[in-house]
Amino acid sequence: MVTRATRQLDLTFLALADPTRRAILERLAQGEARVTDVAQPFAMSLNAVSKHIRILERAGLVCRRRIGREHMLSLDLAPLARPADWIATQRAFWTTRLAALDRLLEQRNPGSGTARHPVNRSLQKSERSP
Amino acid sequence: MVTRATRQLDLTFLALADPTRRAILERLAQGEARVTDVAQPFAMSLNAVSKHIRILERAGLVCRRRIGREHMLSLDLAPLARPADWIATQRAFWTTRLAALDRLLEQRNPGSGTARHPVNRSLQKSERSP
DNA sequence: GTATTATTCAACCAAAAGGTTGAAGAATAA
DNA sequence: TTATTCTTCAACCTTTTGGTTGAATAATAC
Repeated sequence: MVTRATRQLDLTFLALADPTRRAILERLAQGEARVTDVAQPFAMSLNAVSKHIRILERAGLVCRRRIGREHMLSLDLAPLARPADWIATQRAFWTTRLAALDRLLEQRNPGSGTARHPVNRSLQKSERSP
Repeated sequence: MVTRATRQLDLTFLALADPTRRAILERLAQGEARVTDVAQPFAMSLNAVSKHIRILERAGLVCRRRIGREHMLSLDLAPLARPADWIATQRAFWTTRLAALDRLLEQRNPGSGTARHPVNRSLQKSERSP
């Protein structure tokens, strides 16, 4: 069963899995730009950037409007809602479960901080803002 | 400049860009499981699932603990913090900018709701970069 | 008109993803 | 010991990524 929603998640996550494409999105957050403008900062051919843009369009994150020979690109970050939801849901489930595990460990081994699940410790450690 | 943080974002987004791997994460949210258990629901070979697991491990989302011949897999969703942050930041910038644009349009064209954000790209032309 | 600019299309390449099968390793069961 | 179980390793295959170059297309500038 390969639903459309699933496919959309695939395409969006995949579109975000490349630094050039993320940089393009960040650039377009400042306003519309032509393909040439978007490609200018990158040390690669215009064609390569053009392909990245197509992948972003496929995910619905970038829209194109032709004005004469120029193609104006603009951002549509609405498709990010679903990946954001998926991540938030997973993290919510996970942290809930870890909290339950901690309660269980505390019950069996009261007052000792050392019995904390290692994964829980890693959570507390790496969820600080960089 | 290919920083470690950037590479980590790449690997995490890529790990999430496949329905099988997302299903594996959802399965592991219910608790530890062996490779065979994780592979059981999927209509593909055990080897294929094993490869998916390696990609999840590469992103740091899955940890492995060997007990004899069994490999117990567990979840670590801490690495999801950065992708979540990236998405949230982008969306925040974007919606802020759309709101500012709406204020501008309202100023120029008071009382008219017809030019609101998803459709107002034609008016963003004036914001072209040099 | 011709030349220049903006962009894609087409072909090619190397590397990675996503899958298969068959064998090997290592721990358990008989 | 021998057989079975759990898992990876090693090839191999096909498709997709991510990049290149060279041409084609289309609009603007001269």
